[in-house]
Amino acid sequence: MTSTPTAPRTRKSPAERRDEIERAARELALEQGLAALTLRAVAARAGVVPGLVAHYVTGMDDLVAATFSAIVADELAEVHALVRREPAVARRIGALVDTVLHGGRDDVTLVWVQGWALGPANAALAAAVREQMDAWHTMIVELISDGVDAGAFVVDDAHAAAWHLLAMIDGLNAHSLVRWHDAPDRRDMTLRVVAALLGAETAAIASPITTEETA
Amino acid sequence: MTSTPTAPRTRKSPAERRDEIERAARELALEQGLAALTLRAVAARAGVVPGLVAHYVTGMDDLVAATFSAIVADELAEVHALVRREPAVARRIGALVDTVLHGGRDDVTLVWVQGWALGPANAALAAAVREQMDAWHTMIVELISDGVDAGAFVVDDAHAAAWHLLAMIDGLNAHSLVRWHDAPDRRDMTLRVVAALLGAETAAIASPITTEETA
DNA sequence: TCGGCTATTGATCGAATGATCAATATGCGG
DNA sequence: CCGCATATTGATCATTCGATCAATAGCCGA
Repeated sequence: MTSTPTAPRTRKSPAERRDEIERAARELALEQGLAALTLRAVAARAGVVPGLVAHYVTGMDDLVAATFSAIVADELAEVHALVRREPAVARRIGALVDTVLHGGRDDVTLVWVQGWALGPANAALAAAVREQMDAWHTMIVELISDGVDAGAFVVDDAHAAAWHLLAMIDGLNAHSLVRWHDAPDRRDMTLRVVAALLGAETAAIASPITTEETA
Repeated sequence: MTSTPTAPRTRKSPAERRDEIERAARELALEQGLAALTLRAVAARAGVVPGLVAHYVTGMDDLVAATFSAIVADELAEVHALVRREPAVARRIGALVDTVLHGGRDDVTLVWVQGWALGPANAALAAAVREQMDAWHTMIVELISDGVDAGAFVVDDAHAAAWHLLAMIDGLNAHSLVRWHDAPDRRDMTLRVVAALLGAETAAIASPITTEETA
């Protein structure tokens, strides 16, 4: 019955400790969802006493909201960078679709879905969700505008089209969270639909590399 | 400090009482979401002591799952009936889109989103979610197949197309839960995209009645 | 009319949550 | 090397949750 060798209390700079706590919260949310962000769970993850977490945070609601923002903002930056690697402006939309379909981002998707679900009970989180949705929307509008400028897309209202595309992405992601990524030809179909949304040819928005065909 | 006039204990048939409890749960879930389905909250709503609810239920997880199923199955039946009122088979898809876009079903949408979000922590709920998604999928497959048979749609894989359409619907709904239904021309755009998905003319899948144009 | 079956109550348990605070000890500045 | 500002601890509170159970009382049948 050796008591858990109490780690000697270490004193760190507030900034550093705050960082550790925020990182612990982020990891925990990615592994188990936003609902797992408990005062005690975060503390344990950070190797610290619950009271200390409370000391560094306005309230758990705020920590949840901040963690949501951090995770989702990271995702957006990552996707943004990935998409920009495609030199042909019009095909960046296709790259976006590919990333979303094969991204293996179920952890982030769970965070999104929980953000929507917990919003009504957490005003700060709700605001964060709207903010991040706006950020995604802004990126997609940019992608679409570039395509229009390049003469590849014909879009009346890029604003509205971007919302529609984002809704499609979110819906597909939410489904892949529940259903085992079944449909083998989601890519082709999605590309065709997106092309229609943007008034473009399917071949114009994506590289012709077809998904691996399972015989 | 008059004690709340304790209502005289009334004894009802198990079936009736069970009904009341299930109805209370359903109402509560529609008003405040699945997360509000507390032993005590449901009991209060049903005008009954918490212990009684526990007596009639295997566990709260099961009640949550059952309530989810009841609400969503009702929604499906309602939408199904609504869609069937459109005599032209091909245009039933358009009717579906209209219902989803103007349905005012945010309460049910919240239940859906919470179903996805709570699934990882509630196996029974997760199973119910998959079951109801399958039910929706089945209905949409039927709609698509009818259109194909009528020669209005050209679809390789109705199965996959149905999943895609459902994902789109869910995404649009989830968004309308968070964002104030802004886009005025969502209908036209959605119809165009769905037409592309089904290999049909936009005019073929929906009655030409355009949504009210806000000058 | 009345007894008994059982629906219903009220009280209570144990676990988990967010939050607060006095006491402690750590590491930096002088 | 030492003293002090404060980061950190440990203990504790008030809530809320799901769940259990003996005791009570309503209603149906005899």
